[in-house]
Amino acid sequence: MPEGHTLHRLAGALERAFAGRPAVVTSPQGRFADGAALLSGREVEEASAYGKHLFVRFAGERTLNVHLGLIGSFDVLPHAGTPPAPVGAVRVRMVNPQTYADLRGATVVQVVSPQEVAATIARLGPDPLRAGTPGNDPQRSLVRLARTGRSVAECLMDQSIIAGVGNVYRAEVLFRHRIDPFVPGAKVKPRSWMAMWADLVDLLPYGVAFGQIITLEEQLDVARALLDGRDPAAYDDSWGGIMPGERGGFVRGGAIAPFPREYYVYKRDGQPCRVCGSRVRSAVVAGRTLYWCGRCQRRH
DNA sequence: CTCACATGTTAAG
DNA sequence: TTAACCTGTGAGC
Repeated sequence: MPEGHTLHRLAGALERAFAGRPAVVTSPQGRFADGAALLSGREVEEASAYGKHLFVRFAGERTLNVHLGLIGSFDVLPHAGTPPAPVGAVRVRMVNPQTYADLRGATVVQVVSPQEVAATIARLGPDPLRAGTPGNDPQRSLVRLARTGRSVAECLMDQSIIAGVGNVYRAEVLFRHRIDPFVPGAKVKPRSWMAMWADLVDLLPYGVAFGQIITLEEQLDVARALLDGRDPAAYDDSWGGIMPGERGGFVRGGAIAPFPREYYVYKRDGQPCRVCGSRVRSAVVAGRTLYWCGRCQRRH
């Protein structure tokens, strides 16, 4: 389930659970034993995310860099005294007196230096979840977009152009702006691209706050009401957000109000477009399935 | 139970 | 363009 919102949410959970104290780091599965030994016992200084990269900085200039890939997961859970025995292939386990975190299935798990962290970040385009901070000016993505013949759908998935967008947000944001996915980047109106950027800046924090991708306008209305005026970007679970691992649920005052996984076009091929009723289409583009409405998203 | 497939990326051909 | 990697899930038998 990892697009950028997942990693930023995870960084927040790790930060709240582990920062400022030492953590015991192990590799129950064994494949990260050396890396774990380099980190174990050190204080966790900070957890952060850039695009789909996660960085957990430990004392002594050693940072755990994780990329979940398509199927990775990093569960952050409370324990009462002793964490349970690992289930499945747990590549990395972090433990402190209250919390344990299990990493499985990630494609990148490595201990890196501050220079390597900087180099990884330098390869990424601006991240809508870091809008307004240095290095995250959307103008930088626009410059890249404006001089490529590759389709706008490909550009949205190119992490060096814009960081954190994945296959779901791509399809959904293109639909929300009625943009033809196959239009070359250079032919996209700058205003359209900036509008998509602004939309992602608005949408992604709801993904972070609720732990799921929310793009339907009616669901966003509910999400905003549940946040009751709070800024989703300031998410922290002290107000009753869901715990990582509770995938898709929203807990408040004991009630769970999960959002059904519904989208405008993602995974809806063959079904009628929610706006115009025309059949939603799909095609494999650069190895990923793209979904769009051929009528709503004609031209741009 | 088995099997395709998944919100990702890289490297080989 | 395709295969490979890593794990969980849900559809179908």
